[in-house]
Amino acid sequence: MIQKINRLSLVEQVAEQMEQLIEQRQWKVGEKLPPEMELMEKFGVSRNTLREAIRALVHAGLLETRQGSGTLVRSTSVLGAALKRHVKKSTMLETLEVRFALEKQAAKMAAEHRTEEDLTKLEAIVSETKVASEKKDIDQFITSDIEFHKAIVQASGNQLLIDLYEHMTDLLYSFVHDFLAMQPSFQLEQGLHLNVLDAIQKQDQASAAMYVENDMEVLKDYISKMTEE
Amino acid sequence: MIQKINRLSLVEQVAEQMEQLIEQRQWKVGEKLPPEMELMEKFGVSRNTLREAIRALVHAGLLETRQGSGTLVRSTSVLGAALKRHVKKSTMLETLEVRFALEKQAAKMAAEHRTEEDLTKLEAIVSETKVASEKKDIDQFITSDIEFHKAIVQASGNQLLIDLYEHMTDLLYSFVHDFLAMQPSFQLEQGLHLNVLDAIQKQDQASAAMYVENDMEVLKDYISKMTEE
DNA sequence: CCATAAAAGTTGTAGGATGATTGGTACATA
DNA sequence: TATGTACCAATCATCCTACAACTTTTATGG
Repeated sequence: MIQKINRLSLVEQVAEQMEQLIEQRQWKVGEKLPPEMELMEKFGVSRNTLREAIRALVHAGLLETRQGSGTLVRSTSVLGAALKRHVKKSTMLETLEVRFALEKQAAKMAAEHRTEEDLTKLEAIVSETKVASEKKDIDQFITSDIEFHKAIVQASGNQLLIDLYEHMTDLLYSFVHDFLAMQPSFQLEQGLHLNVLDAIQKQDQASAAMYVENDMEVLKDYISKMTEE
Repeated sequence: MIQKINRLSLVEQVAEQMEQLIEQRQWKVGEKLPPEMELMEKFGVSRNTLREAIRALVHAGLLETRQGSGTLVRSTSVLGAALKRHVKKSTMLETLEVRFALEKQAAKMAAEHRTEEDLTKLEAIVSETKVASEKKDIDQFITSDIEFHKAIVQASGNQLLIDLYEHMTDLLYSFVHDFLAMQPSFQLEQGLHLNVLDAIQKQDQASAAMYVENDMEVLKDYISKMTEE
């Protein structure tokens, strides 16, 4: 078997290392990187080489440079940035449809594969949501709600699915926030949570998928009502 | 109205122009770009600036540089390249699961929204597949089969869904090719096609989704059999 | 204390020099 | 002819220095 020779350029080597530092959270989002001079010495490359690596990550959406100020971490994922640019051209509805397709599949798989750990986490989030609901703490309620959906997807065990879903959710965050804040009552949402959790506990794939689908219909109606006005 | 000054860096301006040239196919995939010297003059920037722009697109997967030879266009889509790197870390099964989640949603939406044009196209592909099957032209059969699946997704009308699906399909191309080539008989596949097409014609969303799901099960079984060996 | 100016720190852009790799050409040899 | 070698030209890779532009911090004068 002939293997292709892998001769990585210095720029690519530096970029790769920086990507890892970001992914491993050693360079945290929002944090400033050391100045170019320092990085040059640390990586042992010239300014040009270093700058080309930085520029590559800037273009990919991981970093952001500010002339005169510095370079900071903007995102931890290339896929997220690529999706973001793509999603900008799409409508909210299109994005939601894809997100729900992913969540529905995830719910089915979660019902099949969920571990005790997954269940514990889901239950914790549900009770958290309940508390927030009783306290009328809207922000906390919304945060918990989003966490619940993410937890379902995480229970699917499919990492690609998880990544895509989380990135799309992040992109839709402000929209979902507004939607939930506008809900007249929290009861509906809580009902959904209990139903889905129940189906996942019982490993009932069909029901899990169905409840998620019902949720989608509610959102779709909301959107069409909103666009009519 | 005061407008925020858009001070895009030279590098970003050059990168953006090059992306457009690629997207508009003025620079075609596989083609070599003019050498750096020439591009410097055309864009009116220094070598460093030009190289940073090129490097950004190289990292994004759109270009490829070969020392001593030149720079050539490698892909037309950022999303495709980002997915590709991500998918490398995922298993085939994970990728297929996501792809099917998208296709299932697409089938439902296609059943709802399909136009006469969509139906005509689907029918044409089905008969194309039939001819290939009778002629025992495996390559043509596989091509048609993939076209059929893509056409279903296209009939959904959701551009984000279409893009994601097509990129994932491209990534899985060799796998799908091998799978189909290994199928003992073509009848099964053709049955699926007719069933799905029928459901979409009748605008029966549930059936359309169901038939797609059946297809997924067949593939899953094949994979688990393959991984056991 | 505050406003302003100066200074220092940092990224942006330019231009030049050298090294490394590739592709092609000419030529000698068997 | 076929093959291998040496050489040359084109091209990208890397490094270096210098200066411009912008931001942040510090110093200064009232």
